[in-house]
Formats: sequence, C-alpha cells, structure tokens
Amino acid sequence: MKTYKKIYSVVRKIPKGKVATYGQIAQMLDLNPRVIGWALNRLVSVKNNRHPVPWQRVVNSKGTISTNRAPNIPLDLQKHLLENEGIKFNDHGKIDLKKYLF
DNA sequence: ATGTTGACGCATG
DNA sequence: CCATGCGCCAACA
Repeated sequence: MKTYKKIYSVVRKIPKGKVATYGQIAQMLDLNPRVIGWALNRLVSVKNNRHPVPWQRVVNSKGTISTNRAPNIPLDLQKHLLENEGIKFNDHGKIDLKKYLF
C-alpha cells in the first residue's frame, strides 16, 4: 500500500475540533515528519480521491499553521477552516495543543 | 540508478 | 525571539 494512502487514512481519523501534528502522525506510521508534509501537499496537485482528507487538522509541533510556507494555498485558509470547526487561535496565531491534540 | 524537493522537528548559537 | 543546520525519506523526473 502506498505510503500516502496510509497517511490519509490516519488523518481521516482526526475528529472535528481536534488536531494532530506532523510529528505525531509520523510517529504512528514510523515515518519522517517531512513525508507527512509531502503527502498533504500532494492533495493540492493530485485529483482528490473519493473521500476527502481533513488536512486542515494537521499543524506543526508549535501549534501554528505551516501552510503559509506553501504556494498555491491561500493565506490563512487553514486557520479559517479550523476556526469553523471550533478551534481557537491566540493573538500569536497559535493554538493550545494541550487542549486540542488528538 | 541518481538527484532533488519539501505543509517537519529538534538542537544549537 | 530569529537563524542555521542537519537528519530523514517517499515520490518524481
């Protein structure tokens, strides 16, 4: 089975209102955190598969948004999606991992 | 086969 | 807080 499919299946398990870090997912699958980023980035270019992947629920270890580094992704799109799911950001654009971590 | 590319993470200065 | 540096590895050309 392709690695990215495994990654997507794990990401799909993150419940609404919760988040996971790249490192956390990497640990579960015994992969390098970089690969998680690669797999999620792949979603923008590759035609979406039959089931959606809640990619917005994956943040970095500091509890901030990492998609700002990536072109093709509207600024703060991820932040808005998470806010719509009830997740709060502080003034520094950071979320409370203690509270929201999956 | 070989080189390159990252939505990372952690350590260090 | 900011800046490097490096490990790490699936995919892709």
